[in-house]
Amino acid sequence: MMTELKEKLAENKTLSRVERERFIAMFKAMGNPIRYEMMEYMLKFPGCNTTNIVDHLPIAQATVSQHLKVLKESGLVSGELEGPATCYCLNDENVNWFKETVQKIF
Amino acid sequence: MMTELKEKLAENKTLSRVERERFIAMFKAMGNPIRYEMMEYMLKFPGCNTTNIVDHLPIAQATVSQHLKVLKESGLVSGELEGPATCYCLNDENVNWFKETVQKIF
DNA sequence: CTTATATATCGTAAATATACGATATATGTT
DNA sequence: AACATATATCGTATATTTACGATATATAAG
Repeated sequence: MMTELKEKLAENKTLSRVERERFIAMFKAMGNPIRYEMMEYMLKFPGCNTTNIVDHLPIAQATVSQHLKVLKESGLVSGELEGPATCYCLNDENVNWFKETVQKIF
Repeated sequence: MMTELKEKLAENKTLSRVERERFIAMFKAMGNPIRYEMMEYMLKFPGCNTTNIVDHLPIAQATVSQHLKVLKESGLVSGELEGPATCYCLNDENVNWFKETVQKIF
């Protein structure tokens, strides 16, 4: 019974309104060269902080922070406080959901 | 020898500058609700024309045409002349490249 | 060759995104 | 408590995107 349901869900190509919005927000978040670069950087250096990212990019700290907010809001990235700094990582669960959904939808 | 090379390429997580730009352009193209809807529509109705898409969406023909241009330029969509109309389809080759690249990169 | 149909492009207004400096907030240190 | 460090937010200028009506282009039909 449980397995059947799982299979049904796996085959279902439609997303709920909320899922769809999140899916589109993820595309939008990655559709910017700076944010794409940030994603790559976090993939390479999981747990890096804002300063690391700022040092790696040619843009101001305020702008980095703004882009991080977009990535966080899309769900692709998680930030957790570590003393006065914030450590950033890809949100594996959500990145995997994105990957699975890309395979499922198209 | 050939197999080895293929495996090496399959494992390689880096993209050329051009591939990377195309990858980002595809994210950007799909990161808009109207264009995402268009992609879904073309998936459901391959070979549909601009009029079909215009009738399906709440926006003007000129705007649809503009969005189609973005999708075409990203490579996700192909349009081919059929009389006075243009038939649109997902570009399977490029969509598959996108799907593979998503799996490879993240 | 005129007309009808389908699509693309142009010019432009309005909305949104991007980027920055200045400043606020929040944590750890002395 | 005062200070230093790390990050977020605010206000704002500029760039880009989105959307539209008007118009151009291109094909098929009469």
